[in-house]
Amino acid sequence: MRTGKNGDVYQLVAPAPDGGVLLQRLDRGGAPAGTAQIVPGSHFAALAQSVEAEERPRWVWQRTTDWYPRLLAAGVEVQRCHDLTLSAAILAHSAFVAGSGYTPSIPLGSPLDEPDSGRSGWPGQHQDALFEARTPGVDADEAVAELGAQLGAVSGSPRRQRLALLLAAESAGALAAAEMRRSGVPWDAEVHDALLVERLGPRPRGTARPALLEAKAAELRGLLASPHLNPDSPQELLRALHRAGIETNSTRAWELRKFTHPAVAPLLEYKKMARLLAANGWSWLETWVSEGRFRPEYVVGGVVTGRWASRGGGAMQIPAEVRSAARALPGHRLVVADASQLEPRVLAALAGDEAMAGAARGRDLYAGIAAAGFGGDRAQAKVALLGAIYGATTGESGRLMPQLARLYPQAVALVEQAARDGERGLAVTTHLGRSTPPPSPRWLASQRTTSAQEQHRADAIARDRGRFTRNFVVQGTAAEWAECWMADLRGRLRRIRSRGHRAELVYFLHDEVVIHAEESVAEDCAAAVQDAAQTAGRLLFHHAPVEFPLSVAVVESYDHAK
DNA sequence: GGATGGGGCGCG
DNA sequence: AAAGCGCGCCCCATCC
Repeated sequence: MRTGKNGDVYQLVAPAPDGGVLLQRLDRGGAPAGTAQIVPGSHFAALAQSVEAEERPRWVWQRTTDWYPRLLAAGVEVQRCHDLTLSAAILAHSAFVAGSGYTPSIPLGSPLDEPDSGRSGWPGQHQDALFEARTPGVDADEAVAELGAQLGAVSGSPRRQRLALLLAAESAGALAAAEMRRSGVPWDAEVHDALLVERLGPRPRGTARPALLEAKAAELRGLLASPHLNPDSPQELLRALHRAGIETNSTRAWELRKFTHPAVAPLLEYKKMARLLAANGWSWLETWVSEGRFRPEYVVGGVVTGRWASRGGGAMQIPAEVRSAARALPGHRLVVADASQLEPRVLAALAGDEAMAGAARGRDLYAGIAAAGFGGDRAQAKVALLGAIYGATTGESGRLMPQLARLYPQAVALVEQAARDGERGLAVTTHLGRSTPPPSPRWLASQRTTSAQEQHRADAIARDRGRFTRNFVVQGTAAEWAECWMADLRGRLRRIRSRGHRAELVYFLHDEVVIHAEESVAEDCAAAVQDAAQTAGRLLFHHAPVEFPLSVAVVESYDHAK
C-alpha cells in the first residue's frame, strides 16, 4: 500500500476561523514543516484531492467523522489517516505505553456523540457549505501537540510495532466505516415488502397489527382462554400462561420450549412475527432504506473490546429472515466472506499453542479438536472451547473444561490467567495493545466489604469481571485481526477500482465482510479477500503456524451465502 | 410528557 | 441443545 518515500508525511486538517480549513504539512515526527495554509471551505476538497494524488499523505484530524464524510461527498477518497481521537482512546489505557507519561490532551468523547450523527449529516447538495458551519474542534496547535505526544508514546513503547499497527488499522477502519456508510448495502425494498406481506399479511394502516399477526394473537387468546390478552405485554402474558398451567418463570422462547402445552407453538410463532414487524418491518424499511440502499452508521471503537458498534437500523443484527432483500444490482455480485471460527484460532495464535494450531490446520477447527480429544464429537469440542472463551463454569461446558485443559494447556492457561487478572482488578491487553478500562465503581466498591453476605456478592462481582477480561483478550484480538483484514482488503479493492471496475466494501460484521462488485471482477474480489486474510494473519502473528481460513461466496443475494 | 430500566431477541 | 462474552433496539412498565 505504501507509495513511495513520501508515504510517511502527515497532512494536518483542522478547523480555521470563519469556516475555513487549515492545512499544515508535518514531517514524519509530527513537527510542522513549512507554513500553514488556510483555505476557504469551498476550496478544501479540490485541494485535498490534489494533495492526495501527489503526496499520498497520512491525513491527521481530530476525528475522521468530522471530515471524511464531507470529503467523500465531494468525491475525494483518501488512502490513509491518523485519527487522533480513536488513537487517544487506545493509548489512554494501553498497558503498552504505561509509564510513558502520555495523557490525552483532546477530549476522548463518547463514540456515541458524534457531530455527524443522523442522516442529515449527509450533504451533497450544497458543495460550498460542506466545510462550513461545523462544530468547532481543537485547533491546529493542539492537534499538532497531541499528534506529537501520541507518536512519542508509540515510539517509546516496548511494543511500538504492534501499537503502530493498531493505530493504523483503527484509523483505516474509520475511513472504511465512512465509505461503507456512503455506499450502503444494496437493498431491494420490493423483495423486503413481499416477504413481510407473506409472513405478516398486507401492511396495515396506522399502528394496527397486520392480519396474520392479529390472527395469531386471536388464536393464542383462544388457546390460553384469555380473550383480552395483549401478547406484547410480558406481565399479562406470564399471568395468562400461569392460568393455563404453564409454570414458566419468564416468557423467554427457550424457557417456553420446555413445555408441551398447545399454546406454546403459536406463542413462539407470534413472538417471531412480532419481532420481525418491530425490528425489520415496514417502518424500518422507510427509516433506513433509501434509494435502494441500507445505510447504517458504524461506530468504530464503539465496543470496549475494539469491535465496532453501529447506530441506527440495527446494522449488526440483520436477521437471516430478511437477508434475501440484500441483493446485488444487475450485472453485479455480492462477495460475502467470513472468517471461520476466528476467535478460537486467535486464541491458539495468542497462546502459541502448537497443539491447538495443529488441530486448526484443517477447515473445521472444531472437528480437528474433536478428533484430537473428544472422541470425534464435534458438538462437544465446540461447547468446550466456547466455554473456555466465555467463561462457562456450569453445565456441559464446565464439565468439559478439564479435558480441554489437558489437550491444550497453553490456550486454556491464557484465558484462565486473563480471568484471574480481571477478578483482581488488573487490566488485560489484546495482542496489539488495547487494554481494558479500569474496574468499574461497582467492582471497586465490592472490594470494601466486611460481612460474609457482602463477601458472597463481592465474589460474584469479581467473577463477572473475570469473565469479561477472559473474553476481552480473545474478542479484542479477533477484532484487531478483522480490522487489519478489512484495511488491507480496502487497498486491494481500490486497485481493482483503478482498473475501471466497480468494487466496494458495503458491509462489515465482526468477522465478515460483504463486497458489492461488477460480475466481471467478482472472482478478483474473492481472491483479494483471501489475500487480505493472509496479510492480516502475518501482520498480527508473523509466522505463527495458525491458519485463518475464510468461507467466501459469490452470490446475488446475501441469504445465498453459506 | 420524557427518561430509564428490564425483558426479550436479533447478530457475532 | 444451552449458559457463558460483546453489542442495538424493540416494547412495556415505571418513575419523575
